[in-house]
Amino acid sequence: MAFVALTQHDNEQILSQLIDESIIVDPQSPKGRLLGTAATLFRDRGFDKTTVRDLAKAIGIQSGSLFHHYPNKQEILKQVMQQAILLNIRRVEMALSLNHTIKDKLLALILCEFQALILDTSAHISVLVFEWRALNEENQTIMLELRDEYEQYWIDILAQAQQQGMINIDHYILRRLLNGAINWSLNWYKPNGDLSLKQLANMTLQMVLNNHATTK
Amino acid sequence: MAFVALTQHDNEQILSQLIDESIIVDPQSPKGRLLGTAATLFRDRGFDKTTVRDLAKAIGIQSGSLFHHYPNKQEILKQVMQQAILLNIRRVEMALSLNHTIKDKLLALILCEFQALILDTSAHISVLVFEWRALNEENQTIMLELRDEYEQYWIDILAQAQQQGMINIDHYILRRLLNGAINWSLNWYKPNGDLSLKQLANMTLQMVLNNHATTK
Amino acid sequence: MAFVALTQHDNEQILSQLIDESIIVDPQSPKGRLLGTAATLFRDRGFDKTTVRDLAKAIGIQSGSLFHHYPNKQEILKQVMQQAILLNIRRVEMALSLNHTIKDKLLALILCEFQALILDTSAHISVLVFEWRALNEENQTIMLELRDEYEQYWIDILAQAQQQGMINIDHYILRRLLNGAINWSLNWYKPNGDLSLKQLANMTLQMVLNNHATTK
Amino acid sequence: MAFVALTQHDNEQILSQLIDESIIVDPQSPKGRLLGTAATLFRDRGFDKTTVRDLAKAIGIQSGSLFHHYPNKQEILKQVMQQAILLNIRRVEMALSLNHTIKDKLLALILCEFQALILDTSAHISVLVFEWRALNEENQTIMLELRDEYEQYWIDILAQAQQQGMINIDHYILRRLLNGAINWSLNWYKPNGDLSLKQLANMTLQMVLNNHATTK
DNA sequence: AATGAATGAGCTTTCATTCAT
DNA sequence: TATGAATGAAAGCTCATTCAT
Repeated sequence: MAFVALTQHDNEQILSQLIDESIIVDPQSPKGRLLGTAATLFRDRGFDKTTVRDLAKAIGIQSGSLFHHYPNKQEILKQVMQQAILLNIRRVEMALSLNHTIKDKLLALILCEFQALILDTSAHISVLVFEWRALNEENQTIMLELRDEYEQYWIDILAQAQQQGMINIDHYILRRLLNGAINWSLNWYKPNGDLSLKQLANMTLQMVLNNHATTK
Repeated sequence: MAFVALTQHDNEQILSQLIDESIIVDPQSPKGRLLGTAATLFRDRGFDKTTVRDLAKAIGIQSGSLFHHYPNKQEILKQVMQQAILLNIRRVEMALSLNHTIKDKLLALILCEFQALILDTSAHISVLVFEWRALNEENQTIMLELRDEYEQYWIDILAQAQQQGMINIDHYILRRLLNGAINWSLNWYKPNGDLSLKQLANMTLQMVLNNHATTK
Repeated sequence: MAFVALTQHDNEQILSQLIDESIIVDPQSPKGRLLGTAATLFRDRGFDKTTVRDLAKAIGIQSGSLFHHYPNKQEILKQVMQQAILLNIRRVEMALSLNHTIKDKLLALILCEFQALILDTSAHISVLVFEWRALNEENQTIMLELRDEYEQYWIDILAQAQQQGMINIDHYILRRLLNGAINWSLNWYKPNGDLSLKQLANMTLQMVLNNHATTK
Repeated sequence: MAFVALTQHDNEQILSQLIDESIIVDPQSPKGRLLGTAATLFRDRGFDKTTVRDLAKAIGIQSGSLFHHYPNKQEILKQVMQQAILLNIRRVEMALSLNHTIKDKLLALILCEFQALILDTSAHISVLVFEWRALNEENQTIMLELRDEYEQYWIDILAQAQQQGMINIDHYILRRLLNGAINWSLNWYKPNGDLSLKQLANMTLQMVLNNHATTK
């Protein structure tokens, strides 16, 4: 039984379902477009260096109008991050359900994480990863709870992988190392280059797997 | 033949030699202390959120006086980063010279990189890693040249490791993944916890090694 | 012949008559409620610190809808003040007609002024007294004319009191002093405390009367 | 023994002594001039309607420079008020010490209060009286303590006047009425008109005195 | 009449940098 | 070198008012 990745269609379905449940805002709606634009600017210039005037201009409104949608700049940052996590939690859940061996599930997690960073939620997730310090304490706490929910999926799978002898170092440490390795791709991976995300995910998996155990 | 790590004495010798060669400024000198303080603040609060007044206050001078030492804030950032790279290049050179097998050399590189992030140059290196975007374009170019010099040591060793079958994925990609994995430790590693840097470096090495090859 | 104060019934009659004459708006009508709410907010927070959004919210409409009732915020302020003066002129007229000695008429004026500040028109009158500077010049002129009409009643009575030797200082000055003394009660008088407004009015009268003349 | 008012020379001596004691800032110093200008603007336009740009312009500096002297606009308001109270407490102390009968002491208090409102501290005191609500809660508490200190002088003298039968209404209430009567002079008194402050103070005293008792 | 998104000028405050002393 | 007052552009945010629906 081969590894199954999320299709474009899967992703669209997850998205529209979350919009229906009012868990995330429709990226096509004014608010959604605002968040998307904000995410892009925050990723490209950083949160602090993106002024509300920059953001308003990019959206095509006046700076004062921003504050009809969100009470302050910080709230926009929070929403960008929250949307990113909520969407990716769902994606991970679905990706895990589509695969059945631990190895495939692990690959699914790795690929999902790369995709989140590089594909459509790229901007949002980049902001989550690299603008964490721009969040105020209160929002960090809120966001940490959501991240824990997401991390639990990783920890579960890695724990099982360790039990089966597929990985040979502490799975908590391994998660940290992998998290860094994957996040860092933001700094170098070129989406339109020779290397596909699937290949990259496979290489990453190969890096961590205990070869002896897996070549069986 | 066992793996040899740099001793505290080695590090001191490297430092005083670089000071003698006027390549880096003495951390005990006024300018050096300024850079050290700046590095700490930049790491802890971010470059943008550190005001020159904060910096001046931490040093114990008036904000106007800063500009007798460095023409502007950006230059301070550049110097912090430059010092970090120059020192670490030397450390890597020495660490490599002390070890002779590829595996040990690789471990040396990994350990050096962790140490740079966590130990005495922690602040400087953290700034280099996480405040890259605060550098203006001109300085990014300058700094990239220095980083390339440093990266070359990694590429050389990884290439050999690949030739010897110790690693089984493309060594350029592997370097990216490792770089991310190691840098990310800034976000979670606790220096005074149960896990020593040596252990962490060993685990990281173990993660990437092709087990079959290494269990021989 | 004893002093006669306005009864609750008198006040209601005056009010309904003024509404009939279309001189003031019914406090129960939408416009009247708007003015009452505005008066309260302006008194409690000040005109400048009361936003049209605050006002709209307190009324239960959207901020944009306010401008269907009044063309701008300034006009609302003007109306609040105007209503206050118009109503109180009528009250003073009636209170004076109910009393026949100069001393009683003076007491009636004092009591009316305290009541205006403390009882049902409290908010409107407070605004008139303490938000005067928020009125634009044009409206100040209009309002001054109305105030002069009101002041004339005071001046007439005080002039007669002076002629009769009941007061022994210039009656123009005395009006100023009394006006200040009474208005200031807004800053300290507690309606539900031990001191009734009638008592306070009597004490105020006692303060200004030439005792020799009145103890006869 | 006749009533003695503070001379110009007395006032200057009090001022320079307070400056020496670092209790108030020299009105000639940059900070003092800033406060004086602020007081004037706050009085004339109100605190909220005076922008920091207005203030800076009136002083002849850039708006940003204001914040070298005081951390925010609110602090400027607080200082204006504090200076006013501290100076006037001293003046009252001296004026009381120069007079010996209760009647003269009472006249001294009245005159001092008028002078504070009308003469050199006019702007500061006006702000204290009419911009009270612009103070934040914390500063109101601080200022209330100082005002209580000042009020105590009034209460002491009025209590004695009541004991001696010079006034015939409760002295706490009388203080409130007088405070209002005097403060209100800000709204009408013209310093260069026919009426001198001494005359006004005397008239005010006459208004409150029990004539029978005092004509003896 | 009512809505509520949008406007845009204006607000207080921040901050790297300058410069006379 | 060091000081610290001053600069002035730019930041985040507010708010009375407008207007298409």
